[in-house]
Amino acid sequence: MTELRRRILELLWASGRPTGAYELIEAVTRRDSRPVGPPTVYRALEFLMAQGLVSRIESLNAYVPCVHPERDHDCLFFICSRCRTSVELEDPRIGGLLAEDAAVLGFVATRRTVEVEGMCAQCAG
Amino acid sequence: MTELRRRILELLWASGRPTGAYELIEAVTRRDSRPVGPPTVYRALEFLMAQGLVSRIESLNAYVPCVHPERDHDCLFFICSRCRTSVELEDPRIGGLLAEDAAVLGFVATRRTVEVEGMCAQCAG
DNA sequence: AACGCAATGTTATAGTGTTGCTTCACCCTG
DNA sequence: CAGGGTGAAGCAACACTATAACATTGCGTT
Repeated sequence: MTELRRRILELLWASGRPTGAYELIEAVTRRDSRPVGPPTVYRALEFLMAQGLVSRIESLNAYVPCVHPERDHDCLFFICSRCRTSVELEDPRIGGLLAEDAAVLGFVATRRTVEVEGMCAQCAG
Repeated sequence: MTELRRRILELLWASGRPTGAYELIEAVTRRDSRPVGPPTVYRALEFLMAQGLVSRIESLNAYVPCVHPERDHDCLFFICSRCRTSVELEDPRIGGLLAEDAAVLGFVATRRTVEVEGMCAQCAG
């Protein structure tokens, strides 16, 4: 864990919502008062994802800090299209069903993406 | 359903695997011998998705024809990272669990993305 | 000091998607 | 048939997201 990687992880936590790579580039550049290029940030994100510290939300092209880095993450995201926040949940039953379906197909799974878009309780009022 | 939209749907079926928007642009341009711009294709895809005839695979930025346009699609994709094909499955139990989790959060869901990446039976041998 | 290695910097470019506006074809109505 | 309305498609430019290829830095080891 290097300075840059830690900084990016902090920025993700501070943001409080899924954050795009270019937003992070801007934020690091601003905060450290030095220009940072896309590859630098993408590499840091790749590292953080490999460690399970960060997840990518495919449907937003954005990144979020992972709530439970310790466990192998079966994460499941609920994304509010109004306030742009996301909530991460763990529901092992879903992983179970997906594994079952995969087995029927003879499919060997390596990665799962489960994202639900809608309105959070706050925004739905 | 217009000529262009039908053509794009045909191309998706003919392709047999998730296909990027720019691949479709090329394919239409080649097949019809006239240049087609990105907005034209993206609009057609948007229409086809609204009809449930096409789904977008978020983790690939690619599009596939939907297997069962009639039903409200709870689709679930198994994507082979070796041969680049995808299989669409319907498993209402997953929708059920997601609905249950959403209810706990007070979340009102509008769209679901469930994608599993790995190796298909053929490729896993 | 010289080397090796991992991380980061730099520049350019590829890939994906959107905005804003124009033009076309068709249908409807008067 | 003229005029006008509508939805689709054409077009140019641009915004956003991501990667390739190569150079540099910094640090630990020999």
